[in-house]
Amino acid sequence: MRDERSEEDAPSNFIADEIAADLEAGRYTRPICTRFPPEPNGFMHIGHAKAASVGHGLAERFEGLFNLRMDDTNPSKEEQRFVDAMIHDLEWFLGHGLEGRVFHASDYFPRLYECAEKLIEKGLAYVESLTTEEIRDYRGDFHTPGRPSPYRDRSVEENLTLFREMRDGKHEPGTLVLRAKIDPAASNMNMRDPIVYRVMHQPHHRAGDWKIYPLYDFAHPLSDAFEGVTHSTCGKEFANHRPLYDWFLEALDFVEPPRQIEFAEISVSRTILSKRHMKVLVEDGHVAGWDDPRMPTMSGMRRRGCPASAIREFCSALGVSGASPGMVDRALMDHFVREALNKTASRVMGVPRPLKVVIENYPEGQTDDFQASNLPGDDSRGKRTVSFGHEIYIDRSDFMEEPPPKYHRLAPGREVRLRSAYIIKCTEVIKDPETGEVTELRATYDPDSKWVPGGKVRKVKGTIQWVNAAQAVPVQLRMYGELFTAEVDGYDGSAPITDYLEPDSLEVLDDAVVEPSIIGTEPGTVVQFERVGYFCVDPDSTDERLVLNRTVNLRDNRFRRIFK
RNA sequence: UGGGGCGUCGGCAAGUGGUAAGCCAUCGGUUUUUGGUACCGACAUUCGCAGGUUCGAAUCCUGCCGCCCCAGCCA
Repeated sequence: MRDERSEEDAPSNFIADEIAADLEAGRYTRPICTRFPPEPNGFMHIGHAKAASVGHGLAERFEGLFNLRMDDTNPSKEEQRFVDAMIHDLEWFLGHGLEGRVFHASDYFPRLYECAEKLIEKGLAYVESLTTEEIRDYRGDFHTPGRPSPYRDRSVEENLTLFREMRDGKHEPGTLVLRAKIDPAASNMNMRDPIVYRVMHQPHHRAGDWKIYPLYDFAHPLSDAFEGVTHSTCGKEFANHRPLYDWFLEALDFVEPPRQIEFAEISVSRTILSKRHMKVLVEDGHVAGWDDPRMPTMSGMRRRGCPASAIREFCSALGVSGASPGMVDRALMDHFVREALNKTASRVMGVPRPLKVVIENYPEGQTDDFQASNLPGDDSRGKRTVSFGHEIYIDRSDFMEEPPPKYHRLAPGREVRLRSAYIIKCTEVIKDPETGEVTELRATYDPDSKWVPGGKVRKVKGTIQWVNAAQAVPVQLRMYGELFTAEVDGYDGSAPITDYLEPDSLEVLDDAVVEPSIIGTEPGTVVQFERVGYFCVDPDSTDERLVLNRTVNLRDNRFRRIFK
């Protein structure tokens, strides 16, 4: 249902226009089919999500098919665990299963091999005996046209024999390679007789013991064609590869060949989207793992409590454009996270940095129960009981000994409302005689200020949250911040990564307390600490020690503005 | 200085000859037991720059300028 609505609301984009035109022209007699083709060499992250969102959105819009295809043609970089994680994370992101539409380029190795032989038979490919250095030299550069290889005109028979020997492991890696015979002097470097197959004596995590492996430029268009893909979307960096993509499809006589259409990839400020650099963060121990809540991976964001729907909304809000890669502000992502969580997260009172308050005129041992709504405005979420007592905790930030103007929380002699309960007035400040630090407050409560829903009660300017000291549940709060300093947008690898890491990106609060209703909350659940932010119960939590990850703070611009 | 691609508000991004949508951010205000939410309002006389065509251009033409990608047996 939700999908239907977003489909109708989906803004048009230039790729959709292209597809519509192809449909109009009757270019394809098969259904529209798009795909998301990650290489399983790391974990799925925001960049992947955008790419998947584009392909998936298009398929949905045209009532077509959407494939996940592992682009696993280089066994030296890929692992099964990445494959498994990628499938799991994509399904989580999409919010539904892939229903059997999971493919692997490696499953096509036999067909791909057949195609290579066919290319040789047509005189469109040859076995190269030059070394890597020699190939590079013959290829020329931007200003120098390449020269044809001396092995370019081998006979079909010789090429076939050599290629089969490569397949059979009779040649060492680096000695022989299969090349497409296109144009050694082409202005597009990709067309200067690109390499199609390389010798690699390395087993494949899925396909077994191959001795040769195809390269992306060859495997990709053919895999698309094998699967019936009609529109193959990819990043702009592949625009130079499109002529090659089309060349292979034509050389091998595919009818109704798929089309490659490029769009702008995005990056997000103050984070990192390159798997290579993320790997450094993980391996050098700067983060706890690929699922560290600071990581922009699906698993990291999930652990931090970002709902998949928020990431989906974020991706679709980015739109699809042909403009050059842009930098998206983290604030946009945070907006969608808040928007989603605001409607779903139960409100709970939690105190990150407790300060004890003794209510002098409230008898010790006595309690007062209040019914507090779990989600104001949504009665279906029910109510919970919070009980007031002689000693409570408030957050240190909700008290100021010398309050600046417009500060309307607690201060000596001032009043605040304890949410859902009474109004209290601060009567005394107790400090550590040596450090001068405020250690405790004394206060009185106003018995007539009891909160009753819908009732007419006295108003004070500030309302703060609190926890009854007798029932306070100790928890650990992990406050995750940005991974990178504000000065950099992403990381280009030109300097040590530590130069850009935000040193205070993780703050652990061990003394935080929460009201008892938190007990029994499932890991993954996100709650809102009123006036603070959203917190997600970490999978590492135990009943003895609840661990909560901060998902995102509440919007607090007005407060920041007033107090600089 | 070869080839390919791109330039619309601080950030995304609509618009494709008829007189600059929307979202985020920002700034005001209303409501409110969260300085939250919700709601209201402000926010590009101008579309990289300069010419030209036209009654009329961000949209067409010409010339500049700027940014990105390509010389892996990576994807």
